Amino acid sequence: MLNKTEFIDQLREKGLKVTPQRLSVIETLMENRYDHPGAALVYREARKKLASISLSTVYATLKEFSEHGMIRALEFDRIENRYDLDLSEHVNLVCLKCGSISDFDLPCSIETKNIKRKAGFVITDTRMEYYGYCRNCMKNTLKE
Amino acid sequence: MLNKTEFIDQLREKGLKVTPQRLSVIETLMENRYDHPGAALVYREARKKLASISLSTVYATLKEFSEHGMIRALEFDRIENRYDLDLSEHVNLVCLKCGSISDFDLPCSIETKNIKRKAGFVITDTRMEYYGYCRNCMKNTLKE
DNA sequence: TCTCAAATAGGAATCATTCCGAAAGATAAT
DNA sequence: ATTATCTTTCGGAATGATTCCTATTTGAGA
Repeated sequence: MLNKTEFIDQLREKGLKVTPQRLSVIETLMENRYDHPGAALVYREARKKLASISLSTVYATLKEFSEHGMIRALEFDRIENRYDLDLSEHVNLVCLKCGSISDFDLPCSIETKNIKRKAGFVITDTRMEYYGYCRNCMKNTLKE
Repeated sequence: MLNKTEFIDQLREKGLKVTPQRLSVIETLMENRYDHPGAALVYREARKKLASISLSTVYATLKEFSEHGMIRALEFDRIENRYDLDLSEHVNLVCLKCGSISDFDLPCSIETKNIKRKAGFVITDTRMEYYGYCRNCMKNTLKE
């Protein structure tokens, strides 16, 4: 997971300009790194740092970052994208009640080479999500 | 994977009415069972069987079926949903070039119980997708 | 400092999907 | 078979996250 300095270095390496807008988005992402924030939250928080930033810029920035592999976009159906700073192969546990998303490292890393050999499919990216109910929501459900 | 008769039985069991519209969608799904069709294709094909069927009905029907666990909705970002008749736990191989989706059975079924124990997360549904390039597109890319 | 490609702002456009209300139809009971 | 009831369907309008468009601004190298 990149820290702020590494983020900036990556921008320079990739020939992307370091702008106040991008810095405010980076800072917002860092501050919410475990919450998998969406574009609306990033916009709201980034405006506290740079009031003039526009929503389109936030979208463009998040898209730029994920297309350059600096963050990972978690895409859902009719629900806003969420962004994950953890680029390692892991499962995202999506709570159907409260919408929280947490990471879980799979102990058995799936042998992706088998898929190349058996199905002739060359993998460039993976996405694993388990849907259900998080610890908190399970606790609260029992109380009701 | 349900066949047509089982589909109809499931409708009756769940108290859903058996209508010509639903039958035309079921038949279309069966005929395209390995192609993971989207709503637009289902609409186009179902109209060949029942010219009067509306797009909203196709959407409602696909939603109904997936909410009742008869089919599985594969949801993407800004791209139409695709529907999978195979309800077993498997990986969907999504080709980034031609858009095809094929199924792959994971030999090592991930021990989901560990996730309950370690993270307190109760799983109700899983989603695994690997993105990349299918055999055909790899072949064609090499020729170019 | 100058230059110019890249980035930004703001608003319009996109488009798969959902929502709505009225009309039609499936099913069970009579 | 007829009726009653509740679901389903239709068609079009609405939704909403995201993208597109274009004029303007700006970062960063020369």
